[in-house]
Amino acid sequence: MAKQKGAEGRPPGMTDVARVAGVSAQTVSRVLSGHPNVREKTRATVLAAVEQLGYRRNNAARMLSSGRSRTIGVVTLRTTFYSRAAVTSGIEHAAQAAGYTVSTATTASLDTSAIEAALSRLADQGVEGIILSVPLTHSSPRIEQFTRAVPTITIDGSRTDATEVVAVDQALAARLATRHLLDLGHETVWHLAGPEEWLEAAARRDGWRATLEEAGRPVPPPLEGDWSPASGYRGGLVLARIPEVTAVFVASDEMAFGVIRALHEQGRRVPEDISVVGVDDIELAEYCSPSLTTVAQPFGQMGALAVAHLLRHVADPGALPEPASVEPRLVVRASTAPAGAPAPRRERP
Amino acid sequence: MAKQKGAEGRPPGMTDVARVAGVSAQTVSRVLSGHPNVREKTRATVLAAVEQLGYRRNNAARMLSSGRSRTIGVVTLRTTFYSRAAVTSGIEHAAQAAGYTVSTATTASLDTSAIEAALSRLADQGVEGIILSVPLTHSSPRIEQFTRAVPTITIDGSRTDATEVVAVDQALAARLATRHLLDLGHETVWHLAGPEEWLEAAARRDGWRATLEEAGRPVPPPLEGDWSPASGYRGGLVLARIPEVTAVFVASDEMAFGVIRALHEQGRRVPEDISVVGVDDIELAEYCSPSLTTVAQPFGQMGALAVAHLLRHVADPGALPEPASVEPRLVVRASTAPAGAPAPRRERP
DNA sequence: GCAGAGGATGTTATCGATGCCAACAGATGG
DNA sequence: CCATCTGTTGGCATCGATAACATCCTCTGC
Repeated sequence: MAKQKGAEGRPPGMTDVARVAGVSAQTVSRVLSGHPNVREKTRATVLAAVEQLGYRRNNAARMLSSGRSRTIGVVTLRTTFYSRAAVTSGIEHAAQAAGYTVSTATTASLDTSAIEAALSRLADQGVEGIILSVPLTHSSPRIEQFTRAVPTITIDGSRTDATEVVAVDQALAARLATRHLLDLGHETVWHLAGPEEWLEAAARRDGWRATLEEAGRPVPPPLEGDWSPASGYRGGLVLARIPEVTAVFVASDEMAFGVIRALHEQGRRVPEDISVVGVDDIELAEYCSPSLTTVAQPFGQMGALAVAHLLRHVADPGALPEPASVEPRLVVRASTAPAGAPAPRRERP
Repeated sequence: MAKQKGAEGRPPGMTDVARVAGVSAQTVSRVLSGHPNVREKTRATVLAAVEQLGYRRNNAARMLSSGRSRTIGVVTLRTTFYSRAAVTSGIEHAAQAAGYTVSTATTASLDTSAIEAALSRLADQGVEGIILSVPLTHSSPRIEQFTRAVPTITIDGSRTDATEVVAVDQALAARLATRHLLDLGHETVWHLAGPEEWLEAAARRDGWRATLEEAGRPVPPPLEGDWSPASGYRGGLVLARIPEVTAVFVASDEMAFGVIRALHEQGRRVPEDISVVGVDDIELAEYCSPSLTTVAQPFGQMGALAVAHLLRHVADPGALPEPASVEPRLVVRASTAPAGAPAPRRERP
């Protein structure tokens, strides 16, 4: 047993409350669970006793006895990306509102084994549902085993047999960005993509390519970054050296900052010489020079939606997984301009 | 009882493993807890049975029985600031490495009552320790009650009787920034502070003021923002209108981006006309134009340190709280320049 | 060869709350 | 006035694992 029985410091239990209130422990349980069949007066007495003793129900015991943990687990990659923070915030908010606790398991890499380990940790916690907020290109038997045992929602757009998906329509995001640039009169649009193993990166690249093809434009070879500003910078240096580049669709705002920086350094002006569009609409997008045209993603909403779907699925495991998606939105700022626009003099001569 | 007893779908229990292995449940427990006094052969038999049945220990039961949850709780503000993400990452990493699970309780505001609610949720979870990663200017009896009951580490630099503190030396951060600007020959340094209720904001302001006073320089009235780039922008508009401003110390990189943006728009060049220093060293600091001189904060290290201290405190509740602090580091980039430097022509005339 | 130390294992009581069922009270109705 | 029903409440077993204690067994050392 955990604590010495006689010790006075031991926190009060339900029986203690029952004794003080002059009822049985069972009745205390009923009051605390909001069971309807309890006389009003009894309820008041019990609540008074609870208050007096500063009693709190022991979660471990409830969980053991009832089999419910009221906890959902979240698997994320251990990064400081804006998107991760925003999605997580949304999840936490929605979960708390629904009376659920959030337990986090982060992984340092996207290795199948790392994800398995994270899932394993959550399974040990007895979570009722899992939100898998990492790209999952290669599933594995062990992963499937977990997702079959515990209701799971995937956020990145990947999917498994036993998994429901909530995702932003990334192809649409790419389409909006590319379309915008073409509409400005650019002959074609170059692309700095995210890492291949991220499904959202792949979806954006596909959307970009499809838009160009539909418009009958040449499709330049896409570059690839790793989401970091540094990789954007490297990509920017490459792009700066290609004279015919006049428009770039960058797969994330953070990389876009790096691209713009590199272009600046190489003497290519944004947006006069080259237009740049990002994705995410991070808070800083509006406050850099030039402010960044980008495709806003409803991260918070996505987190909330994931939780809503997950809890519905938890409540009714038989329900058919029904994919949901939320729409991105183009935010036009100052990093894009019509093709071949006369270069305005911005600084003092 | 939670699950129907006879059902075959019920996950295997320790007794099931014991039966298969031909030992008692207690022995299984000992094997799984790494108890030394178990014959090697028995251990192997048990592990084989565990493997065969796909057995996992029930955390709720362990917790109830042993009184330990191996979970720590983190209270944070629900924001998407870089600092929050970075600290949280550090905490999660360290906690996982130590075999602990992290349970998150976020609050939307800094109200005492909101924080109390968050703590209450964590207490219900039975966490063994709490990391309070929100500024806590006004404590409250209820808060003190929680922090007395559960080992708690505060990260923001605030402190309570029963609370240990891990913090970056913010006064030093401010000193480094201010000193740097003075060393560049600036007559004095203006300051855009963070919200007053954040202790780190207050510490930075104090450090800035002290440095100026020690140097015998005039202390301009500090402006105040809310950490957002937008508030930085507003502050920047004000500063741009004051001719004698040549150096500004901004309390966060995110605000600094806004400040620089505003100065640009008003035709004040950075760093030729005005030097700007931020705090945090967010990833983007290096990739904007001009790249931002800033004071780097070891966020990840801080999270890890907090966990280390917390676990030490959990292991030995009698140990005296011993404040720890980690040092910030100045990172000089391109947003600062000597005072009165001849303005170089950067753009084509 | 035997006593004693100590390692290996089993037994039992519990941790704190909940589910099911029985008991009991007051209300309704014939 | 008794039978039935609905609303309240208590009793008991139980969830799955661990702590403490009790055993049993196996080596030493004399």
